[in-house]
Amino acid sequence: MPVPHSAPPDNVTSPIRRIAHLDMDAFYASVELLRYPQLKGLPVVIGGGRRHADDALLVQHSDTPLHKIPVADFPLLEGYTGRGVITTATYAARQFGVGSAMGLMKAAKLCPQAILLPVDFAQYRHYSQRFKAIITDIAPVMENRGVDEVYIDFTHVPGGQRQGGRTLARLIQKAIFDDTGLTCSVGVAPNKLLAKMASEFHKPNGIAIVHESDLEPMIWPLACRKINGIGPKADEKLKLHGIETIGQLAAKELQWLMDTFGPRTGAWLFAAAHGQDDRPVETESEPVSMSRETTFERDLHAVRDKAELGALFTRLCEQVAADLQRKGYVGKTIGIKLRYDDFKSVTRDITIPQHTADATEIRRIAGQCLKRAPLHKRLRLLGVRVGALAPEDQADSAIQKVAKMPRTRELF
DNA sequence: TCTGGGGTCCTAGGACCC
DNA sequence: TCTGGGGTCCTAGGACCC
Repeated sequence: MPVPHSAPPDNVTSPIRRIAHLDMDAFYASVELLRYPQLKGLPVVIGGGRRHADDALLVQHSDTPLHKIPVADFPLLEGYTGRGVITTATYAARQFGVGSAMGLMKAAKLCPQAILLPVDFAQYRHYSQRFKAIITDIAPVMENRGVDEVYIDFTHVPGGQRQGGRTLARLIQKAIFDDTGLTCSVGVAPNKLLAKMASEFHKPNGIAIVHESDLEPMIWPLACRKINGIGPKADEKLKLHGIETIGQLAAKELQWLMDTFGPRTGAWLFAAAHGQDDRPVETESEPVSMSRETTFERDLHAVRDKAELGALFTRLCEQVAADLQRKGYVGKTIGIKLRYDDFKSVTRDITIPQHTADATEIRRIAGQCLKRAPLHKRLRLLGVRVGALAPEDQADSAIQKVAKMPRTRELF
């Protein structure tokens, strides 16, 4: 007997889900080039510079019309002595083997003539807001994925279905370029997972369209690592089982994946390998935690550097408190993070009965956390975190909480 | 010459409750 | 005394992402 099912009536053409992933091309470097066009084509490194390199730049930022600074006046990595890492490197710098997440000291060895710029988040945020505003003017359903990436739901946007989304992607690219001078790459696919992979296909300033039928020829040959969510650890484990490509992953049985990687991860891996992902594009999200952390210029000892450490600790608490207050949140889980000289980290946290955004209270609880952490090794990093956030005006006071609590829970 | 800072989500054990 | 089966919350660590 045929099983009745509810397919949409033929006269209604339900639009095909079209999700775009838009990725700004070399965002930080491109923004810096807007300000320093004379750096075009040169090896430039942007990173957490400190000490003399920053001092030199500070003068330039404040006193001189920036575009008039001769290239020779930019600080070079040569002789760099700080602890920062590279956030972005231009293509010219990458040719020397320099890349993001690399320590600046190492980069200075590889390419001492590279120009060092400090990260300027205020500037990146400004351009970030600008390109996102341009997108939402055209396609309102947009999800933030950090400063330089977004997902956009094309499905119900007028023209969003044309050429699989290419027409709209082009329109958005042009609008962003006309306004900011920045380029981006876009992937359009039936879901976020595939769109994210597609946006990498034709970088920079490219567009890639992926349809369901493209899974086998376009996605399966890719390395598993290209799946957003498979990092170095998972990749290593997959390789251990001889799985290098997404196609090889797709050839595995669901049950085997669940037995090998756990039920949740296994099921997710299976779906991902088959190009399946039904996560919606989320336009709103509430923060879960806010934190501040700092790596010291030299490792500090809990006893010998007590005063310095104490002052830093208080400052971090004040910064987190200020962040919370500025954004209108309160939290009730206060935590600390320590990183030792051997790079091992520990965390400690305490949940308090009432939400807070008060620096003194955060400092008091964080101090209790610190007492529970091992302090015999030297420290390289200290962090303070406030989690279990609630909007300031919705936070339960202790009294409201009692009132809302059911008097008895009669389950039997 | 080691390796930033700001996040999210998941897991796993234990406490505690019904 | 031992034996259950949920459920939620808390804590610690870790993977991963931008």
